[in-house]
Amino acid sequence: MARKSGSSGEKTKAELRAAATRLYARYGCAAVSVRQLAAEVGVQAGAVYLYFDDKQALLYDLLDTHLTALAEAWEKASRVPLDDPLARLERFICFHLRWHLVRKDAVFISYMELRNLTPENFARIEAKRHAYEDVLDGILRDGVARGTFRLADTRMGVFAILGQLNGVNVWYKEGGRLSLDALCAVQMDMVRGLVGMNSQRELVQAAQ
Amino acid sequence: MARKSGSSGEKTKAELRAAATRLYARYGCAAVSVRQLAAEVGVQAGAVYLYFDDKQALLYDLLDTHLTALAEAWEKASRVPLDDPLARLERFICFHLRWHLVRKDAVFISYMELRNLTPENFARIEAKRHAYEDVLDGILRDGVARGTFRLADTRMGVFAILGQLNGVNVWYKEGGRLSLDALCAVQMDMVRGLVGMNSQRELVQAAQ
DNA sequence: GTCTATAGAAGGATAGAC
DNA sequence: GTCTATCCTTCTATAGAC
Repeated sequence: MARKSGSSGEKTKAELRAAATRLYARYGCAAVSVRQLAAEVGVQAGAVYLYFDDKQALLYDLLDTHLTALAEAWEKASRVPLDDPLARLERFICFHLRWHLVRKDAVFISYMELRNLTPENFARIEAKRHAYEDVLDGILRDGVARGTFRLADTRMGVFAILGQLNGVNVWYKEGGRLSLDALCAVQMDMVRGLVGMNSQRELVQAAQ
Repeated sequence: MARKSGSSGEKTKAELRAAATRLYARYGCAAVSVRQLAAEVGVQAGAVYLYFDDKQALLYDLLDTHLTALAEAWEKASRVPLDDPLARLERFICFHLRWHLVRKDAVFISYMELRNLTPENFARIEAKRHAYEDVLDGILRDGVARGTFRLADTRMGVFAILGQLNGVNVWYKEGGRLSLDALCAVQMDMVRGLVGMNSQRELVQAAQ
């Protein structure tokens, strides 16, 4: 465990990350100046360059940190082996919703600022995203192979489900009438239908 | 019918719209300078201000034009009355996919650049978008009321379906292995399940 | 580690000639 | 309707003091 000096280097860096995430999500990377970012944290513009080589490096850092944390979190959440495809799917859906809903800004950036990455950085980020998509693809393929799911195309299923789930980030307000548990249940209901197995389900009644 | 002078005013304005749509989608509104935009069309920066008061007005024009055209196109596509909820849903899905897939740039902008609108302009655009969402909401409500669809919450259903469909814009390549007809069929299959009525369907086999 | 100061480039928008 | 020229602001990034 590294000793920390009296100075606040790491703290400032973390604050810069947090502020950048917030500001980039709100105004877009290109619209936020280094001055503005620094001011948000209470330092001067020049200080930013102590921690990040340039704006590009900062952006890449944000996205990479985000996707790395996602992979680690899923690793942890999926440690217990499950056999039933539906149970595996449900675990994924609930994990995805809960993890992404408390990181709205980072999620937004990780989709919207892709175009501002250099080609090399873009490729690295896309590889990590694909790895995550492959998790769901694996679950769907397994379910189809075992006859649990009915899907014409699992890759399209992956995009359909992720599109559905990511849409939640736009409208869901934490602390509103709809609890996280109820949200997950309703979303899972729809996904269950989407993968072709809603015939005998009990319909979850949503608040509202 | 207005006579046109020898000059190319309207043509330039249209070209500016098209170029802005392309560039904004590619780099983001904030990252594209007026000079860059003008150069794309082959005029000087100052000329842009003949057609648009400022960058904000141009952005609003793009989004407003887009959503107005969407409303008109749906108006036209839905002129023939349909009774069956599933038929109405299918018409909407196919319309939505086909209309949006050939306007990827405009669609992207109309979501991503919302944050760069003034509050007044944002409210106007959101109202138009809500009106379109309400079309689907109406179809779902009707289907649920008549017992055709099973959905815990139609509003969540709207977002789920639109999330699913909009995701297609990211990966679908026109002219690829998957025809538009096949795409619509597979997407409709999944939506049919999502709204709780996939029990007796025939599974559409996707190319690939 | 943070500051002030600044270099050098680029931005939005306007004025006036043609 | 378009151009050139320009005002003024803001930007990224760096240099050097503390």
